[in-house]
Amino acid sequence: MNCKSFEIKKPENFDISQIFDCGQCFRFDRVDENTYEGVASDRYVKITQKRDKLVFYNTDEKEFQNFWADFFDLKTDYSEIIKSFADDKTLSEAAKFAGGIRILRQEKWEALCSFIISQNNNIPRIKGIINRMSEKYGKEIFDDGKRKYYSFPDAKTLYKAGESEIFALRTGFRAKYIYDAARTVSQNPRFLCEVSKLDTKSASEKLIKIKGVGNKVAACTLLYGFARHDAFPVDVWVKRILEKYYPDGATAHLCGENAGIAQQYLFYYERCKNNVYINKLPEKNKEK
DNA sequence: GGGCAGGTCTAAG
DNA sequence: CTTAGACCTGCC
Repeated sequence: MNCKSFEIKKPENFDISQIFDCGQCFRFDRVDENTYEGVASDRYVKITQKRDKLVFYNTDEKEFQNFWADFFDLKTDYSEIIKSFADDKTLSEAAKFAGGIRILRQEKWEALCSFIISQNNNIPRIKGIINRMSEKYGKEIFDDGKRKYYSFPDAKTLYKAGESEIFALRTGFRAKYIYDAARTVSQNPRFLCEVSKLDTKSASEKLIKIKGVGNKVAACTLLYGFARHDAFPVDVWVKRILEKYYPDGATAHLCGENAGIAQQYLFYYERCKNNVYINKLPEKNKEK
């Protein structure tokens, strides 16, 4: 690999494994304990977290400032947000545990499409589908000598490919949903831009008009694709958390401007307690 | 082998 | 408005 790299002092509230093990992103893989690699937009990066610094490989200062700093949401002060949760005991404890999470600023279309794929599905298969989809319909953007990396395909390409081709990627019953989303977005190139101008509730209602998009997928799309930190995805885990820790109803934080961040803390906290990890190290490291 | 996976649609009360 | 079933597939 070429040796272009850039490093920064490790930001507060930044933990690479929490960021990629909280289920918000399907395009990064763990290559060792503190290193992840993957693709965002049309860029490949590999990141190693050390004790007090972060090293970004295959990028330089200019691209870091113009792209990755924003992708990792480095301009948001998460410690202020965590402080604001102080009056909620469960949430504060979760934040103590998961406070290294940052809400990635992913591409809008990619987030929409990915979370449609995620419904009633498991992480390894979601990643497999997205990989096949990108290899076939995305652009090759990087080759490290071992493997080629592809961008996420745009909506128009998938729409042109057609529903049966989307099904052929082994997307199952989601093929028609992905196709409807691709049709909606490519027939109106301003669709996602229009969504971004609406308040979160109206934006959600607009997204839900797409077949296969319900409350959960819409909220994930808005949280991860539109940086709507007030979007609050409710899945089976969050439902359980709400019943267990908030039997008398959610606190204001879970409806407020940072509800989505609160959700991520609670989600990660509860899943770790139940020993559910997303990005396991490759098998070979254990066997030999 | 069968249950289950960060849901949503559809059909029926 | 609420609630079962069904749904592709392939991991665990």
